[in-house]
Amino acid sequence: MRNHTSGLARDLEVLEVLSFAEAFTSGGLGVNRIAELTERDKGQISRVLKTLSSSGLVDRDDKTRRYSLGPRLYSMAMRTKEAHLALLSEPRLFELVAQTQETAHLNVLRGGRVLTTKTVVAAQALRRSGWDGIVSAAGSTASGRVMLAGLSDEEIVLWWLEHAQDDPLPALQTAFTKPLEPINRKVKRQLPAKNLKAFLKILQEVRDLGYAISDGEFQPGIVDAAAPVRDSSNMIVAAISTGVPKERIGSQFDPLGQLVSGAALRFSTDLGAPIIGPA
Amino acid sequence: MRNHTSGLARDLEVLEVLSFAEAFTSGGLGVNRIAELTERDKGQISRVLKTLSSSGLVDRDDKTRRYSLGPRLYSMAMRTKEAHLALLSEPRLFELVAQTQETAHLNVLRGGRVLTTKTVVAAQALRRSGWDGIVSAAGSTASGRVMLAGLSDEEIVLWWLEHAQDDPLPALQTAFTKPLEPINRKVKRQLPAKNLKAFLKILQEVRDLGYAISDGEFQPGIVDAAAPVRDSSNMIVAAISTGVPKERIGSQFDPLGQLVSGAALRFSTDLGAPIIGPA
DNA sequence: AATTAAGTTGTGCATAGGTCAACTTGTTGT
DNA sequence: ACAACAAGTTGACCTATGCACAACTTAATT
Repeated sequence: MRNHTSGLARDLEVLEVLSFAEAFTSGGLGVNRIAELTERDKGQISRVLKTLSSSGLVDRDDKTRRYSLGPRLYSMAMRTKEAHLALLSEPRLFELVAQTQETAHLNVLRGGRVLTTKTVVAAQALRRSGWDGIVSAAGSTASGRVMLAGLSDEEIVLWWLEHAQDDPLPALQTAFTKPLEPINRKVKRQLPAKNLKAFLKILQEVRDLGYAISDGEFQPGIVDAAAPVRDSSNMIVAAISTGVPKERIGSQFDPLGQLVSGAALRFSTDLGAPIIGPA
Repeated sequence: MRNHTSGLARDLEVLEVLSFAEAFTSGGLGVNRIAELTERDKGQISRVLKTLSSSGLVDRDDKTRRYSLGPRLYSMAMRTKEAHLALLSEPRLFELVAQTQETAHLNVLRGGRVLTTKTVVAAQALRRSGWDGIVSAAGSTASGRVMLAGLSDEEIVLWWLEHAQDDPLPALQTAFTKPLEPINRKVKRQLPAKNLKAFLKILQEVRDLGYAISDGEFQPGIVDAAAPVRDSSNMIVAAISTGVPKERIGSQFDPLGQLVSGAALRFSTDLGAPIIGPA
């Protein structure tokens, strides 16, 4: 059998490139640059961009002739499950922020990665642009572990086989080089666990606790706590997490874990989860 | 010249279909249904969906074999200009909601349409799922008019020629029939204005006022007020709007207009707009 | 104004995708 | 439980589509 949709796959790389570019450049990219990054002919890229922008998925600045991600993307994204959850989570995240005075997140597990869908920053924190839309390796974050802990051991084994070897972050970033390199390297060092057995043991501990703690794993000096969010069918659909500077809580993890668990539990009941507590 | 990217364009229709489906169905669509809606071969659709889901743009439920919009879409969308603006606007929208006790929106103008990027619902209002990501015909909303009023008359003429005949909403929706039909028809009745001259006159009034009012045009019984948001180069990049039930304010539009203008002005200075006021 | 770079359009040729059908897997009803 | 049917995936032939390369057009820089 031949490929049959490699054309589409190639064209979608254009979106990938623009997605990364958005983080490191401003004003978008030109046809030539995109052609370089995707290793394709500039003529063809010109045409591809024309169709993509006529569909609104990319935005063309007629003055500078540069392209960036388009508004249609936004309007589609707001219809995804992720967006729906993010919207509903707002009040509970605000509550949590009020309690901890720290920034709180809603995360979902997608494949081998954790996607942050909603961030509520603490008032005191200098207004930073948030982590929304950022992906991280699942095994090395508290959120990832707490969501995986909700699966049965057999499912975890399947997950491990499929995703443990995933790149922590997509590779394309190297093209945008220096500004990102250090972050990338940092994440790469943090493998979920040496091996499957150790990983299962860690997840069992998480199950017993009801929340997961990550001591400086994701950002150095920051302790993350995460608890699972369940929907009406009692499936884990997301995790609420919050990060606190190490010096503020020392090794007193439990109070933080309880706060996060409480927020996650309230949000779960919002979603209609059975109130029996962790299954 | 031949087409050269009609394949891509056709494949993107799959995303369009899923985007609409998201609003009217739950659990996504199957291969056959998508093939019907796009009038393509089911085999081909099967393959297209495989590539789309391997890129994360669509999500496949392995149990039901149904497809819906995927998480990658969300993570890309959070990097768009629209998302950035939406994030920054939050505090100002909250302020406005506190003042009016009504739901407030941030909207941007994209082509002939207005896209709602951020909604903050009033606490008293029963928690509804918001309008984020919804598009509307630009000429018939207060937000659309206030953003167009920021253009020069020549630019408005160009806009009119290009977009006045746009369908108020994309056509695909007919496939999802009944639940949507009435809304669609309602919007269609509301043409921006009979002709260009009348439209220019309306926009001149908006300029003089500094804000735009829409009396029941968008939703019957709701008065919308909108004011322009400018960025550091003094360009209009968005509009803040709020809708109030007619019976609450009668025809006393001005206080509402002033509140919305105030919020928009504060947000504009957040963005670094010159403080000279409307240009 | 001249030079160079960036973007768009044209065309022959090979390949990716359309068509149609066989096959596989899942669902429903008796 | 099995048959009957529907939904989804894979296969193969053939042509329309997109690629490569180049000519051309438009914008930026000196």
